[in-house]
Amino acid sequence: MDQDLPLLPTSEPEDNESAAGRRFRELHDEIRTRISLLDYPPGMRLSEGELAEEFGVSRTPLRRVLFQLQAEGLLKSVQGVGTLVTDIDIGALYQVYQLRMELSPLLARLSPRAVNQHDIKRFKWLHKKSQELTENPSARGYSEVNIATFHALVDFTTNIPLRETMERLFYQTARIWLKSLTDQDVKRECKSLRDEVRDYRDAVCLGDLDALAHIWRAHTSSSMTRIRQKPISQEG
Amino acid sequence: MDQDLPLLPTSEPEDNESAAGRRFRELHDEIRTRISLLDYPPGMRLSEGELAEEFGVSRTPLRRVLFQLQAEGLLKSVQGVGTLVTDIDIGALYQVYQLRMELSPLLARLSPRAVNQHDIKRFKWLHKKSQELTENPSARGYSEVNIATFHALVDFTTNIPLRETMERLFYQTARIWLKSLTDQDVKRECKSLRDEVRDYRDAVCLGDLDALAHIWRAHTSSSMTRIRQKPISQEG
DNA sequence: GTTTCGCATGATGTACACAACAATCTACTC
DNA sequence: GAGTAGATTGTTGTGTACATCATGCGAAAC
Repeated sequence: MDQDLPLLPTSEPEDNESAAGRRFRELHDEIRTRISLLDYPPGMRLSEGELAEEFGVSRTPLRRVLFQLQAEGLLKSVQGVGTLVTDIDIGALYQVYQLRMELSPLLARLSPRAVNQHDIKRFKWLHKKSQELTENPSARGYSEVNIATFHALVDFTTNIPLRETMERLFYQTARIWLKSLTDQDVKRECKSLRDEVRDYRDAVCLGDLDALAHIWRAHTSSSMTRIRQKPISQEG
Repeated sequence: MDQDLPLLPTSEPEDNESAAGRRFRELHDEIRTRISLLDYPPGMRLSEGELAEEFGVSRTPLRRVLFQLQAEGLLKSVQGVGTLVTDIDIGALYQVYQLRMELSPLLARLSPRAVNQHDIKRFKWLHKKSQELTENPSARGYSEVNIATFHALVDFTTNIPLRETMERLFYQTARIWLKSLTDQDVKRECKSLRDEVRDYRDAVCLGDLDALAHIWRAHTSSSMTRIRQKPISQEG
């Protein structure tokens, strides 16, 4: 059953996607994942040349990817210095979370689709993964399940602008969460994520999207409160 | 008084903006304006080489601008063909409008700032412009006042992600409105815009941001209804 | 006359060389 | 020994030549 579902979903391909377009999307998703999983932590300096060599392309197409990630707020290029993974200050983080909390309930109101058997399987699988995570906690595993759960949630709306907006905002905040947690914190957060996914699973099994959306909102609010109470280190 | 206020505001510069960053922003805003005012109507084919020559740069920095506009949904590059100004189908238009209607009320709820004398002057000026427009209606003049009014509205929230999201969605739909209107339609729409701006002005003068936001929502809803009733030509 | 193949043309996509710039190390001066 | 100017190194930004692709025209075959 594990092999049936991809852990980290990526952007959806267009219908008539060119070879260049597909390569762009794959590189974009790959680097975004590395940033989100803290393989590239905030403050890390990337080199266009090294990345281009690793992926077997020249700097030109790679730079397009880095520009996109810069527009999404994940990178910042400085001439003569390098391409830096961005940090985020507490004020901006708060603003993003506020907006995410307002968008969550729209999941059930803007062009929602019906819950089907595949969704139930998907959330049961996510719950299983989060359960395994509590038995073997890790920051990386937490991020993987967290990201996969997010994609499973936004998949319920067919409103494309809403999905794209939520995705953009999610990736701006997803990685900040982890960087200053102790092992004890990670263990606690993994249990919290397990309970959160369990709530989602129960709502999905009932087919109640409105409940699902508001549970999501509640957990988003809870995350924001916990982050605000914890000091954020401002350097990477 | 006319010279005090710029008609078409652009993106805000960063604090430490490099020369390349400023050039990128200026080119982006310029081309986006041309698309919004239908100087580049949907379906028009642009040439990177010609644009680069016009702006006095090489294709390389210009392509970065075009990629950004492509990510915003305003352009689409096809190898061997050219860079095409996108159209939008009625379904996508409806989805964007639905989301915009949900976001409007957030203007008064997410980090709003107080109304000051400058705002009142600004909206009185916009009302004057829209009044003049009814006496000499034009599709281009309508767009200019419409865009300027939008920027005056989103200026009331200090929540940056909200502003950026609203701006992105606005420019995806702003140009569609005009392309299939007769002279009679344009005349009617200019009067409608004048009444709309008058409502905004009155709310601003009262300092009532919540009323302003919901009036905005009502007018957005009205626009969507009128668009849905009118068939959209699907070719440029 | 019709169809089809091939070439010319012009577009975007890619690679690479160089310019502009910042940080660091080094050698020289005081 | 401390400080400063200059060289060096490595980075991103820009320009340009070429590759790749789609389109349209035209000539040749039927």
